[in-house]
Amino acid sequence: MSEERSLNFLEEIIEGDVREGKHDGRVLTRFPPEPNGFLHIGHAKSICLNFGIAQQYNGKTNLRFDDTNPVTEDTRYVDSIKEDIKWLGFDWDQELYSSDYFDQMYAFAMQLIQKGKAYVDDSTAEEIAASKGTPTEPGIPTPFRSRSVEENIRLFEEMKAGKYADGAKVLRAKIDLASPNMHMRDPLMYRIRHAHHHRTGDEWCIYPMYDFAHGQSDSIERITHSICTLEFIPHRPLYDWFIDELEIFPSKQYEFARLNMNYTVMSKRKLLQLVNERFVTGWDDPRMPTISGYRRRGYTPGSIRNFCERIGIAKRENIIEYSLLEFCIREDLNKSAWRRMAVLDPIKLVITNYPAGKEEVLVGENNPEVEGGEGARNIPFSREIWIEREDFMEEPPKKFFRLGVGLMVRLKHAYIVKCENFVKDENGRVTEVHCSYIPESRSGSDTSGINVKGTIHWVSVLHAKTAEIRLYDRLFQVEDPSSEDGDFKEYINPDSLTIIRNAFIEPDLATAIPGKGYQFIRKGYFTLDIDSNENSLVFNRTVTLKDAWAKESKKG
RNA sequence: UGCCCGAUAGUAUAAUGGUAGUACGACUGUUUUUGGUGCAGUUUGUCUAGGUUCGAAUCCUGGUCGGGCAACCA
Repeated sequence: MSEERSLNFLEEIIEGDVREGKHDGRVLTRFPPEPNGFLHIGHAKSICLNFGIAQQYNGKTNLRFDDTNPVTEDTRYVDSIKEDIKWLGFDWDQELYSSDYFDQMYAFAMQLIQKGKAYVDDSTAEEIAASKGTPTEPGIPTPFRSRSVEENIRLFEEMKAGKYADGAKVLRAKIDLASPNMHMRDPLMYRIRHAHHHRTGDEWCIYPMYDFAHGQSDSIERITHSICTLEFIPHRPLYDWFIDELEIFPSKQYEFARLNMNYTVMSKRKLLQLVNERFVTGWDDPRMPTISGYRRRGYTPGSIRNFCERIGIAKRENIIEYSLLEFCIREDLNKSAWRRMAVLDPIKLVITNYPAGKEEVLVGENNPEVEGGEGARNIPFSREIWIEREDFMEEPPKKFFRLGVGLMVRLKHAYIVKCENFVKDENGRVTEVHCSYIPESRSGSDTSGINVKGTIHWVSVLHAKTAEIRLYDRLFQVEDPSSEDGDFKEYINPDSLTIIRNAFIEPDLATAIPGKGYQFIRKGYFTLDIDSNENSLVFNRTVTLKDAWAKESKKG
């Protein structure tokens, strides 16, 4: 373990705290999602950070659902969040809910009222907003700011008891209406919401706001390092204020820059729109930047953890290039995916000198990246095979190492063939390619002495199975849809999904294993989709292979 | 025009007053029964103007640029 890895700024802080014996060297972080949507790759960054950094310093991490807004939250989301975290490979110490602390928070609020540090305000939302002033002008007190402690206690009790309608009253902290930090201008602590909560049911009709719930939950759990994203920086003085006034365990908040990635959007609000307005089939659509979307698409947990490791942690705003994520999944799948052959856009190749009716069984290793190949599978071969249409050209350009009249290629795991001729239909479309094969060139026992530049994949016509193949491309046409003019949805890529109904696959793929990655040789990495059943197979393309020829041929 | 945060190759991220490095991308070459992989190499950078110092990406001051903050959301 001589590997020298430089520390990010949070690791430096925590390492410093541990070294100085702060909290007796104890490290406890938390991952605090609101259960109002599915987790996305940005959450994965936070998960890897919170769980990873705790592991590094022999600490633990709580999973805490920040469920203080009953109208947006649902147990359905709770379940998906837990599944996603487990799938990523992390275990939480305790599964907790902010709503578990509603009694305690209520008591905290009462404490502040008794100290004269909180008051019930009957103003409307608009009145409160107006009275807060602007960043350059101080706010002015509402008439309710000077209520007595006794009256505040009575009113807050009545709020809890359900005596008032939604919006009739709020509880506010009494801090500083002239603060240059807008968050300190008497922020709301509680609002009235006669709504059913997914855990507490109808027990409560007042709910704490984020600012009054989060830090208090951290403190109750004795969280040592409460890590959140940059936009909460202005909240930190308030976070500290509540803890100071309540004289409770001093959790500390630290902030890092959230993940942004090009050609996608990363806000739950926008992702929810894509789902609700049917631009995608659901939260787990393989085009979505959600963890469940990547899982369905064929990404592995390791590739996502590795990605999160590589992007680093800092406070600078960033937009990560999608190509880095692609690199991470290719790196992983190259080592683990089993090789198979599938023809997506078929054209028939007839081997004119191969006896009709003859069949051979060829052998192909599963994984050339591993010694021994992780075993092998049988591949039937016969006189007629499917090849990729793009692997034949009537008038091949220079450096085209595939088929054209007079050109030779190797059929992967099989023989070298030479193109003799081709057949066109009345529309001029090529329908068949005719080749002769070289019997002594069989893979593994090639005595022909011929070297060819190209090797192509194929599937025996007689033995081919069919499958639906879904090809995914980036969801948006522009790098940063949110920063463009107009609605971000105007920039959705109309070709983000291409469905191939009847691709030909080699017979072994009929028993493809769900969750396993396969490399369709020369075409990319694929995985079985959950839409598959006994009668029909559906594969998702996880990512293409790098394609040097595509670049070369573009040059003209 | 208030307060806060930030600024290092195309994109990220190191260098903690002492040689500006790494990864991805791009581009070359090489290997290859995948135009994949592997291997070797090339390319491009400290926002700006001052100051402190023997020495500044790093510390200080001013500016510029980017982002956040005035939800009964989190």
